[in-house]
Amino acid sequence: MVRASEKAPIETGPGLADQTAERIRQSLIAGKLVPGQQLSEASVSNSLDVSRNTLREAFRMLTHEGLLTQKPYRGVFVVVPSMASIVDIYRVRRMIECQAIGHAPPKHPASRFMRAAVEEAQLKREADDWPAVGTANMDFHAAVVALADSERLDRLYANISAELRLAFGLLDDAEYLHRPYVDLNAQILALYENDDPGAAAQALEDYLVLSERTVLASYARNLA
Amino acid sequence: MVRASEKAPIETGPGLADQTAERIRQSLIAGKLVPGQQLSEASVSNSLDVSRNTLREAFRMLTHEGLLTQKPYRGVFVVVPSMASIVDIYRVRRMIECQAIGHAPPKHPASRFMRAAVEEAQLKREADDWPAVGTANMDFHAAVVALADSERLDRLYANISAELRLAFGLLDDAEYLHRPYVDLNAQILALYENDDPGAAAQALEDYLVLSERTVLASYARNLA
DNA sequence: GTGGCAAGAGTGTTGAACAATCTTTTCTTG
DNA sequence: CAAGAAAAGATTGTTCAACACTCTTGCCAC
Repeated sequence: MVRASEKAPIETGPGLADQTAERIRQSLIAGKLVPGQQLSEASVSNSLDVSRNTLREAFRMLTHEGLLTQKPYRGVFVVVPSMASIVDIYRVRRMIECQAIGHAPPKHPASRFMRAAVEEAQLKREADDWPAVGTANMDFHAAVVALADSERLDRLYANISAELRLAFGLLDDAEYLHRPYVDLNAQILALYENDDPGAAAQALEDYLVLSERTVLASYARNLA
Repeated sequence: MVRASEKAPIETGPGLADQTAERIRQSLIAGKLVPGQQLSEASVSNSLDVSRNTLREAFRMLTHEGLLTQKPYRGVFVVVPSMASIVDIYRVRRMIECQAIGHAPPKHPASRFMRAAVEEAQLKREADDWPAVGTANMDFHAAVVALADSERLDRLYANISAELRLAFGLLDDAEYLHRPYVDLNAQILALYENDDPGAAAQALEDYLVLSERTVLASYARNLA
């Protein structure tokens, strides 16, 4: 399997602090850590078997990525995605993704990752594995961003998508959230491969507007 | 004086690690630390009078911002801006700034910061204080990004502009680098205030293309 | 001259200790 | 009994010293 996210690793140091950050990151997007939950330095350093200093370095990284917040002398907490942040994230996505695909040259190397992500999503859809479908969908969009050939945009998008996964974790009914977008992604890819980047950009914009509306509605409903 | 950058602080914790990071950041953009230079933990922690652990947290933050690089078991070094990174940065700037001003509603609050930055630049120009002119010019563009009303884009831009200042620090002849853009910024602001965001976006695009070419040429020349 | 080996220097990580701050409990006082 | 102040407890912030691990340097044998 080829994952588009391989093209944009967040930070790949072999150090223990980096590994620790990665483990916490995975726990976050897997939903094992609930938004709003406090992460006490003592207990986490115990359970992950690293020293407090190392753990604090990991916390610092994740805070910088927007996954944790740090209240002075109070502790670190898992970020609670707000409606404002969701709106902000989608604004950034529309700006970056649409420009990326709209200005991309034909047959860009990253399109290979787009295709791989679409096929992966279709595969997982048949297996009814909706979290995996969500992952594949996000890989697709990471590949779209990669069309811009910008290391910095790739990094930004990696952060944003991790934050968005946090929000998705709050919502149940993963099928409802991810199923419609498998085919939409396939259509967008087809438009791009047909050398019509303008139409692809427009379709992507519609996609994102729709997705934002769905997520916001689901968010408002789940808060009740 | 009103600085646009006040709207997008990078990270403002009252902790000692944050302060330390800020001090190093200032030294970096002031050119006191040369790109490529190694920052030994022992000597820096001594000269800044903080412990190694605290310093390492600061290093971690700055590494994440792209100002330092960390080679395992070798140490941390001031990033050396490459041509590739300059090209990347300008690509991101064109994408974000032009969209921000092109889609901004009239009389956006951030335009106040744009005007303040332009006036500041004109003032410093008469005083022949070219580094200050450069700062004001960057504040102008930070204000342009603020037109998009996106906290995340503001943060990204803060990082990018710090990195760009690193590159500027490598180049001499600050007047040549900054003088032409004072009036160009004023023109762009005028176009926006005249309710012609499309023309403003186009002018900004031309500006950025010109600026990129100048910086790259100066960079290539200074490398000889 | 080349290969490997030992010493040195620097980072990576740990644990304990203490200071600073917030929270909770308890005690005083009206 | 209620309200506020003082004290105790818990958690984070910071420092220090020590050691493990890795890279570099220079020496020595061959």
